[in-house]
Amino acid sequence: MGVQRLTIGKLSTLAKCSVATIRYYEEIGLLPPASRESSGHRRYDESDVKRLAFARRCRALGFSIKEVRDLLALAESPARSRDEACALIQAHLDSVREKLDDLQALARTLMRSVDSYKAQCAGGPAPKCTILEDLAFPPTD
Amino acid sequence: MGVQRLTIGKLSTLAKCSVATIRYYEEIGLLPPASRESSGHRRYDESDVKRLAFARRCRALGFSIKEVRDLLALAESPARSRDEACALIQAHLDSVREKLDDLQALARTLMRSVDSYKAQCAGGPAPKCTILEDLAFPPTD
DNA sequence: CCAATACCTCAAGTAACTTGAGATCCGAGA
DNA sequence: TCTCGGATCTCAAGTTACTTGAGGTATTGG
Repeated sequence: MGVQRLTIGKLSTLAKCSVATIRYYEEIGLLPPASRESSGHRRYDESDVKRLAFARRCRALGFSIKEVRDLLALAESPARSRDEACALIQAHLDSVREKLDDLQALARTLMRSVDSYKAQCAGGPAPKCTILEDLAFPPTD
Repeated sequence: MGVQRLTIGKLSTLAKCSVATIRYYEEIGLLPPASRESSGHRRYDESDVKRLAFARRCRALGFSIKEVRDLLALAESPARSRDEACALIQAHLDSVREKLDDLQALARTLMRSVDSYKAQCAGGPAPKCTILEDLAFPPTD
């Protein structure tokens, strides 16, 4: 049931990743060297799809290549040193939470400024735009 | 009461931005050319702190330099074309919300995998680590 | 069989900075 | 006043994570 002999193009569409990026990831060792057809064309399988999809998802969420490397190693290591593994994931989780909080704060600030624009539209002239001040030093709420 | 004659070092600490980055932002026109002392040293004031703090905050949250440029222009433009301004901010807000949702999903996934590690620790041997599968193709909940 | 794709390698370009070299300037202490 | 350590200057090159392009081979549908 495993799809065998995927071309790089198929892998590309399955993992939502450009062909160039796949080759790049192989070059830097994030993906293992692909096996080749006699022609020299790369060949992939299901496990490559998973590994690559995982890497792309992490990257899209702001993890560095090095962090992805660590997470991949962790995910594929035999289950020894669980505490260490747990700690690593927990650290990533913390950094995710931080970003999340900051983004939420920005969302609030942006919504406030949109509301303020609309209020100005409705109310009349309204002289000054304070979005820069608001965003640079957001009122801590 | 405005602090005048800030050195680049002072600005750097006030806006939490490296000195090199300040000079870089001037070079690419994200900050206006600083006025200079006779010695050639740059001089700044309060408004520069605001502008830079704003830019850094946006960058930290994943906005591109071009987007920051747009936001800055928007913030500093006279209040005409409010609808357009509103739309621009709203678009940014949407992209922020998207990232936020994705990060939240990742946080959930990571927490689940941490829990699963802990359960394995407590319960006994437990053969396989499924974090890679989980993260690559998260169960949509 | 042949043209349109898909694939190959290698080199160079991009974004957003950071780091380093080598020189000048400024301020506090002797 | 002299001095010396730190702050500043410019310019060049390095870094990360890719993307784009040139020039050439392989595969495949009509």
